[in-house]
Amino acid sequence: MKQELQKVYSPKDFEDRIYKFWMDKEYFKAERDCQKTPYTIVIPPPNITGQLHMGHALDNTLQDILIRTKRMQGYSALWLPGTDHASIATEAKIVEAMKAEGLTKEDLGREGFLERAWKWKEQYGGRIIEQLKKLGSSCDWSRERFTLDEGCSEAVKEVFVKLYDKGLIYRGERIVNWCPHCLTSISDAEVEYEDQAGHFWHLRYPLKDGSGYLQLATTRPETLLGDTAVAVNPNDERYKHLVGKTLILPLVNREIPIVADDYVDIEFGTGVVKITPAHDPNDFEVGLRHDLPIINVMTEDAKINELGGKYEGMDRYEARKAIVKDLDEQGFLVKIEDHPHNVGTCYRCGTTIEPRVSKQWFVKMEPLAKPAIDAVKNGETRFEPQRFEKVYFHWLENIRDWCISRQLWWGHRIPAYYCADCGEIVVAKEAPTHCTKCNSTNLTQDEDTLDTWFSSALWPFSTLGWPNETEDLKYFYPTNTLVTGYDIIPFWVMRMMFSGLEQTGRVPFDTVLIHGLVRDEQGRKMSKSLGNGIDPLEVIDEFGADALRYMLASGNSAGNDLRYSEEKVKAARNFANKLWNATRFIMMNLSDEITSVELPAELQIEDKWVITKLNRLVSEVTEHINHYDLGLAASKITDFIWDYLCDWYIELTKTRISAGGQTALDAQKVLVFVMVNALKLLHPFMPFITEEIWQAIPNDCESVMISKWPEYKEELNFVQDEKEFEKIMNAIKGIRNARAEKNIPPSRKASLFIETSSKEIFEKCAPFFEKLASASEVKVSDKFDVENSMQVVTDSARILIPMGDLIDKDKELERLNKEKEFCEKEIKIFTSKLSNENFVSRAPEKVVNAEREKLAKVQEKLEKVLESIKELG
RNA sequence: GGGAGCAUAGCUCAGCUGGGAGAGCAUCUGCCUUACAAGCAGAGGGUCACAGGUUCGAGUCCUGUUGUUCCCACCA
Repeated sequence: MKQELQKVYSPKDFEDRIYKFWMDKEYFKAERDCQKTPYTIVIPPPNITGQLHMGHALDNTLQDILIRTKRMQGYSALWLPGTDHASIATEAKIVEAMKAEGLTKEDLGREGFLERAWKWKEQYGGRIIEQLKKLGSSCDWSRERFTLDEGCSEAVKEVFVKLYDKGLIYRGERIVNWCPHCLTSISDAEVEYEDQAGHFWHLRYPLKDGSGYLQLATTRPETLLGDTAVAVNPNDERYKHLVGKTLILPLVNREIPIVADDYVDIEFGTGVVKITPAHDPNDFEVGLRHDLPIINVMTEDAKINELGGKYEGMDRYEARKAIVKDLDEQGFLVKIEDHPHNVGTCYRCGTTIEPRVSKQWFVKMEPLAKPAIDAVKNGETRFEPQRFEKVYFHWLENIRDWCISRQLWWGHRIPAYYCADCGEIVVAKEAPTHCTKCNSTNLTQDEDTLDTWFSSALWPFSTLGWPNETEDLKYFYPTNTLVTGYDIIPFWVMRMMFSGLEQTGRVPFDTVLIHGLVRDEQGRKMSKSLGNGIDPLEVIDEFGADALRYMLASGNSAGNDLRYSEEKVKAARNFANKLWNATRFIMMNLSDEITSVELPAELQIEDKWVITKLNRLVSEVTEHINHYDLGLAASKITDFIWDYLCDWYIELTKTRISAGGQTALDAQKVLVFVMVNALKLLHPFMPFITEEIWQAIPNDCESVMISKWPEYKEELNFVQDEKEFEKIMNAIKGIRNARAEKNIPPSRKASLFIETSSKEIFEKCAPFFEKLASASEVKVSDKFDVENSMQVVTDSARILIPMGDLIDKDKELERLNKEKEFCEKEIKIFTSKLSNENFVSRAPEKVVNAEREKLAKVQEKLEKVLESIKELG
């Protein structure tokens, strides 16, 4: 697909076309190739409810950079994509949509609801996939998976049954985090705590024998309805005599005992705690220890139930008001204090969690956590940056059993069957026809589904065919790099780790690359409620996917948050534009003879200079990417293309190209060579523009994305020439500097008299001074005598520029004296350093030599400056 | 209450295993130099939060302090 470059860089005009080209060529498809080393990334599956946001854009840009690099480096690189059914999020969305039609889940029934949900998935589930394509993601779409597809469901059942048989999954009546809005239990990780302004209600509970009151405080007076005891610390002298006595619960008039339990902090408040086992996790534990009754006074949507007497039907906050009012009227309320406290909320809907006792399924975590901790401790899997291992360890070391059942329909239904006759629980992958204990055929499946993260936990291997020993699984598993945000470590990374180890005996990936959050320009988290989110698709539309990707990848380091700003996107776009125009320059001047990528037989010094820079860039970029320093790699590439290639080398070739002949041809060859290699290095970061350009210039492969990653070559390392040429560059810079200080416009050319000991190279490079330093003529010699001249001094040359009327001798002297002082200062620093015995003997030789070299250079310069001063004065 | 990150130019941030402080944007000056004004050539601007320490040498390593952000935690 040969493409001519348009005059103006307009990414909109080609990004979609390029993506289609890649798809048609099936470049994303990973082949199992025993000649190649596999490199695998599994995508963090976005929710089917999701729309691409900046977090996705960042996450997927990083993955795409890695996978494209590895692909070019010759790995069999698989980026396995897919989506997550997101049980709770999706179900909530569908329920909401049904509400608009006046329908409830119950109206449709389970079957009807699921039918509707699948339809919804068909309709919207692919949306985010299309958006990922806009970003340029080179996923192997032929392997796309869905957490609720047949294979993943198979894996889920397999794991559930295996863990159950091992005793690692159990069912029990426990207090769980309950969301009264989503009407389901959620896991500890799914609870978000937030500080809320609350109150302390100080109450007094009368002793049954009428001998007085016990005073206590609560933040949730409505739970009083479910109190079944009051607890004090066994060592609390104030209350020792009361332990075992009975209180009358106000309003309810239930008789409740005073129990002693270590849980109570003597120092805190009055040292008396009311115990509501059904509505507080700690109270639940106390209740278990003292065999207290559990009185659940709330419905599943957090209203007071029939056990709440006159408060029945009130929502928990209404009930709170009513109860406080009644307590006050009846003299049980002592006082109310302001009290900020930490309230658990549902991470999906933000509703305050209501702890609730119910029968749920749990995964026993301790035996699973241990190997997952060890695998990171012994380095089988490592986090990048490493500090996130602490977060990981902290979670696993303090983990509690994982509540995996959800009172939802959209998800993997729990493969447990209850016998109506004998009560036996049969857990099996396929629905059993009869009870294994009593042979009854009267079996019903558990109504609940599994936590959505239960299936995500299996993602790295379920997507490759597990539990079947597929060829893909053998070849691509374990995967290599997992890329995700630090906020997902407890939900997902940790669970993939222990699941992978338990089910496959191996860690699911060797590296976890952690990135931060994308914040808005003011540093705030992008959120729906703030409405400060930036839509990546709009950014792509305006500036191009390459600019967005480049902005996300550069100027940022692993694990740290990143601030979005349009200025940064513009800067990235400008860089793309620069590259675009550089290519246009090359193409405009490209001879038809040049159709391949090869260096000319003879290289000029400036060729060697740029090739050396490129060669060094190759090793630096490769190294940085290997270390996941993608931001560093990106800025190195920018620096090379913008500074070395565009601002210097292209300018240098202009005189040669306009001169024509062999030297012009050679320059074109070098330009093509440098550009082709720079495109390769840049391609993972800016895939579209590099491909578009690639197709327009001579190249060595039908697509840059499958071309061979450049390698450092010692024979292209012309260090000496590089140094020599930098003498010329320094002279040019010096002249520009001096002219700029005097505001001499470039149009006003001047003769240059260059005094130098490196005559040969300055003579050879004389034409460059005409183009780059506004010289009208250049003379090189050991010594000149020029009246009324500016004196530009570098370490290798003294340049005299006769500017006649523009020269003010005094000012020139002043400037030279400043230079002199500067040189002397430097000499002092270097000399003192080098005369320090300790430095010379202890610092590495390389460093010492470098210092010596610097000293020599400044000394040379100083001599020349002094000479100039002498002449002027 | 524990743990972690951050503190570098006016702003946004880089700075790998310690070897003379960097980029982009902004500011100022001069340029339409036939690839690019989304550009070119220059300039100014920093006690690298503070205080100690290790070292020949510290933005970089160690300790403490301050400020700030985040994560975790059952104080009713």
